[in-house]
Amino acid sequence: MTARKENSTYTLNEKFITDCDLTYAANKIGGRWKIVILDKLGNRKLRFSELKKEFPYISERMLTLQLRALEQDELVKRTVYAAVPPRVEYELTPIALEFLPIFCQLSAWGKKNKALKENRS
Amino acid sequence: MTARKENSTYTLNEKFITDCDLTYAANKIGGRWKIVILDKLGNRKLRFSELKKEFPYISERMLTLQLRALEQDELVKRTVYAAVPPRVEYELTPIALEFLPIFCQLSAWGKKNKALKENRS
DNA sequence: GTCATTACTTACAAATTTGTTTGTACCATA
DNA sequence: TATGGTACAAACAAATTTGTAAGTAATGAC
Repeated sequence: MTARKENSTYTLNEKFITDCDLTYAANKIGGRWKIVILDKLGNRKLRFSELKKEFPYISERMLTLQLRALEQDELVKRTVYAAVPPRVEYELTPIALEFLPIFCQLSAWGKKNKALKENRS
Repeated sequence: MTARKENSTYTLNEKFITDCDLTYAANKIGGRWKIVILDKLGNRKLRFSELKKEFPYISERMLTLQLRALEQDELVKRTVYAAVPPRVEYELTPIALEFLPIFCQLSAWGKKNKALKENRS
């Protein structure tokens, strides 16, 4: 996400991992914010400031970085309206939409297993 | 995974994020290695050294750390056999098994979208 | 007694990710 | 003319993740 790397074990491992379809996909939604951003954007367009409001403590920098990365990966589409106060809207691309059912299942898993843990404590 | 944190924005964000079922689940399989380890373990028990062989450049330290974390989260079960050269086997727990169909879908997404990208370049 | 094997652990270092702060460009309105 | 809102960018700093190198314990083979 930042930029320069080399030919270290770190990079070799990264290559190995993104060769695999499973981890290739996992990497697209990895990191702290991407998956929640995609989820929020699930059914509607949102402006930068609207997205920011969804996450109380996210820094603008983080939000920008994540959105840029998602745009790069063609998971979100960014539309700029040349309006008086700037207005930018973000929405999911078709390939990102295909993630939504997977998110549902993940979410269901999370719900179920969080409940399990709580019942034991 | 290391240990000490505080009450920083970093931590607040983390709490916010693990409150959500979706990201709670995502965090269980986050990081570079967890998802591949779970996938490898999908249908069979594997010893430490067998797992290591699956990932050419993983360090023993990383493998241990990931396995410990997965054990902590009750996604893998660790069995030690008191044998002459130590023998330890890892296998998925029932709740981890429920991840496997999700992995399939992620993998399918990855395959499809990797192909899409390649056809354009 | 020395070596090899397995599954680690420890101390250390490098790389990456995440967050903080400050600042910018653009008009419109008071 | 000063101020305010939006969507960022840049420089810097903190936190976490990942990797390197070396060592440990038990035991049987040589």
